[in-house]
Amino acid sequence: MASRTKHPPFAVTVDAVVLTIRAQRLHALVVTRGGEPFQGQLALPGGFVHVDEDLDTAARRELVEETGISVRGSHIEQLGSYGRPDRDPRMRTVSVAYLAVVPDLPEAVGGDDAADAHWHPVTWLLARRGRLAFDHRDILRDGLERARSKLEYSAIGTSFCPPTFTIAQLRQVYEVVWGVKLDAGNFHRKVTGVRGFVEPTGKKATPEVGRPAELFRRGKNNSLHPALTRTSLS
Amino acid sequence: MASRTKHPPFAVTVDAVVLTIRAQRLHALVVTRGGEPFQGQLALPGGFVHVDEDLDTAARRELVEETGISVRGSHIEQLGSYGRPDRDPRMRTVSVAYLAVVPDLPEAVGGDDAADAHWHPVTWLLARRGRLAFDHRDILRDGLERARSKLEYSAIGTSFCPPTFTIAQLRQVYEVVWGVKLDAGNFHRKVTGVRGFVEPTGKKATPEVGRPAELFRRGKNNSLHPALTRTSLS
DNA sequence: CCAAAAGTGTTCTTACTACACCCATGG
DNA sequence: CCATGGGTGTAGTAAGAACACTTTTGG
Repeated sequence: MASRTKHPPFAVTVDAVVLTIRAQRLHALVVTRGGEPFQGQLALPGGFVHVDEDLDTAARRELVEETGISVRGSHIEQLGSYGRPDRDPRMRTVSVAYLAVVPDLPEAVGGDDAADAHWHPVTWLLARRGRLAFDHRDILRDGLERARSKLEYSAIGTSFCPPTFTIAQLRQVYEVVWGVKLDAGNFHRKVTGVRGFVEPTGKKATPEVGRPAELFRRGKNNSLHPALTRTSLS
Repeated sequence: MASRTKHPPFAVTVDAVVLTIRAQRLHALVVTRGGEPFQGQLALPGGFVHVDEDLDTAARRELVEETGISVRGSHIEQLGSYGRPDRDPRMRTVSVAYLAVVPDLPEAVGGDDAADAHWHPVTWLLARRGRLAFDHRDILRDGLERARSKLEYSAIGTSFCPPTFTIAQLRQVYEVVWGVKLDAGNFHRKVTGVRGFVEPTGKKATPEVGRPAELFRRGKNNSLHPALTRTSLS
């Protein structure tokens, strides 16, 4: 890092792509903007980083403040930074984007000063330009792609599930996020065969219909070997 | 992104992990810092982003200015952002880090105002704390890990090679970066079998000794299916 | 009994491993 | 001829795909 050049001042923000599965569809969390610019439009939850605050901390704080969602125990990771000079009409801004994955929460959305936060299907949010403020459509697209690819080789899929879950629930995560149908038998064998991916709890789910499924919790391993492949399983 | 909070001013920099292979070892590009802080210490090449400049553009510009290296045609991608509040003693700074991979250049290092830029073995640079300024050791570590994992499923390995190369050269990239020995025969079959990874040129290399190898150039595909796996090959 | 979903068995096929072996060149 | 690395053949094995089949519940 050179120190010879004078440095222009930037604003630094964090924005989060928060994904969950509701009603068999992948949803993302968005807020309605209260002020200019892009007033009234949808945007990813986020805000300015404080002076003495770490980037990760800022992402978690903004999420709680704007949407009431705490990602304690859930998955959160940095997605990338977005700094096109014209991305914010007010000033030069760089946004550090995060990806978070949470279970389907019982509508616990709407935090302290969250005017309103809503879940919307990702496909709908991405459908046309201008639906999201700033470059948030690009960020959402990248977050979706990150989640899709990380399903292959990491245990991120379990973050969509409650603390204990059935293999069928986990399979549905893969089916919804990848948009494919998977063979139930092969999927069961696969995920229970990868060491440290899921651990049996000994308990059983009590379904409306059909044989009760065994309940699992997420395992210690976050990386899957061998990976599940998006192209192969069905 | 909320606009209700006042935003503190940040400095935004770009820093680059530039990797190449020299003398059978993985090397990274570093500069010696001319000014405070960390004067005289080694650092990754980088500098402040200009007011009207895209982040990617800034990374490329700083690389040319500080080291004389142009990544035209080479691989460059964003690695992540580093913004610990105490990472720069002068002011609050966020650095957007990039990973670049270049062929072994004929010592073309040392640009306009590059006091001096040097290649050093990555293992040596990472060996102990304090060898690199700021949090550049963390960034270098992350860049190395990114390169290692991307060898598996992307064609990034060809970026270490000149425009045309033999399969043995490409194999050496994998061996050096992963720190393993690979079976020459299986590797050859594998990489020539993945569609769009490498394309034959019809020409032959003229080695000191042994049978001349066919020369290839990189193919169109940047993603490898099926992937090479770090654990399997050998 | 039937319906429905969970989970297992079985066969086919693909792709990686190990390693033997032949090929093309220089000396 | 030999040495050296380039490249292919081949047999064994691991793992995914497809799909039949059994298990366990509720009604």
